Amino acid sequence: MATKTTRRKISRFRGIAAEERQAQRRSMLIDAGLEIFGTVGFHAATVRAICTHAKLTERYFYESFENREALFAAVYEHLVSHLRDALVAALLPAPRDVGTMARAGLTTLFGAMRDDPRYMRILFVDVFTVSDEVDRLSRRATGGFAQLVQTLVETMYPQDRRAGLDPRLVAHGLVGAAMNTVMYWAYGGYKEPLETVVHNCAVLFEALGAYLPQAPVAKPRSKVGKS
Amino acid sequence: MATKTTRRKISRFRGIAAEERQAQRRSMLIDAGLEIFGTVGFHAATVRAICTHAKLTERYFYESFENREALFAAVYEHLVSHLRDALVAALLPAPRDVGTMARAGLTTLFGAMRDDPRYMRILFVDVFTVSDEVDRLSRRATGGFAQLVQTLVETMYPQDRRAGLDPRLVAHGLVGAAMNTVMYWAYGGYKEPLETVVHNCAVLFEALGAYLPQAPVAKPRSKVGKS
DNA sequence: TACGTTTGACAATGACGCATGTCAATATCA
DNA sequence: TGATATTGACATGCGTCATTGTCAAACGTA
Repeated sequence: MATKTTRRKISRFRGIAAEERQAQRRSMLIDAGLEIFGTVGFHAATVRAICTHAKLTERYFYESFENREALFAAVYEHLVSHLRDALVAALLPAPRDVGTMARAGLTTLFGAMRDDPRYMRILFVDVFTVSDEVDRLSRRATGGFAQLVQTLVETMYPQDRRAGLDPRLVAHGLVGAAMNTVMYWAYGGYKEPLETVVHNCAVLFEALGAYLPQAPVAKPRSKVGKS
Repeated sequence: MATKTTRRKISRFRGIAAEERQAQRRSMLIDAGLEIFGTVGFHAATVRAICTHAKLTERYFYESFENREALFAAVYEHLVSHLRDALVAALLPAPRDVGTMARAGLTTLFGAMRDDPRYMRILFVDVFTVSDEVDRLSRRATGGFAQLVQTLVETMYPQDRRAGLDPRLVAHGLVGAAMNTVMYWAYGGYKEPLETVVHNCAVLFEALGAYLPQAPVAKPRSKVGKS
């Protein structure tokens, strides 16, 4: 019946191609997500508030994301890859020394957190409470960072010098130390200078580095009183 | 005009005094809160679900608590004081040695988490996303634990042996290490034996203990080498 | 200029949950 | 035994928000 309209495409709108406009909108939504999620948190963030901040209407939200959770996942991945890049860039040229590398990595991480506190809220707080899906995402991400630490440890201390330790556990412990240190720092309003915070955290890495080679080979379950 | 009824009190109902019945209901709600908050999390927990689990009706919920947030706070405080008691009980009789005390404390903490994983969700995950009010609560609590660690550090390593470290920062780092270690353990399904996890975390304490007395006295940004 | 596309503002729908209210059944006390 | 306190099951009001839909204005193309 109805004359099926030919639906001719418009090549460019305001001088920008369709794909690119869509990509821009998506990007604006991710920025807005960082802002809203990072300040009021995921659970208090409404789609409306995000769209308002992005200067877009709700319709465009659902053009790019299935729902609020999907946007959060995208924001999270965005931050993680950003941090990973910065971290790798800081570690690659560093001398192969525990203390130096620890300081380089921690300076990068802590600096990023201070420069943009919204990161913390998203990376270390809300991510665990969004959904199982996002939770898995975060496990993989922090596991990745722990893997980094673990690799360093394993490289610098070969098997026989590790005193029966499980590198994965130790690495996660160190990552946790960094996370909680920066959270304490943030809560206090970033009073202490960056170098101080880095130093106090790096000491844990250095101490472990100094301790391992000489650690008693006693196993945890030690039945052996190894003197 | 209605004859004002005299509202005589009933001393006991089913053999139990009014106050005690009310206290029991409150206690049942806290138990239910632990269960629901600890499994599905705060934001997915409904008042109805909590009441159903407590075998009480909503009316009694609001008899004991202003709202869901207030119940969460009560549950949180309950867990914290329980943990603190257990921790103190474990540390008091322990020999005054870093490694030994760390192991005693960590064994208590990690054991509690494994025995009741709901603790973790409430203590380390949801608590930061409930409200500013509850957030402050948690800061005080974790600050308390850090204070404990800090006191130990300060006791065992007097001023002149601390290599320009800030005990608060170091303590928070160690607490974070413990937290993330137990979270990694939990996520893996508590595969490793308790002793192994404790050992791998205690090493951080021991390493620091061994490192401090001989640490270079170089300050990070040393302003005053105050001796 | 005329027509279809793209966009922005906003309304409509429906689901959900908190908080309070109603009412009958049961227990206690005079 | 009758009156009132207490309880338990359920209903209601109210607000919020996700998601879809409507419509006119702005824009690009023929």
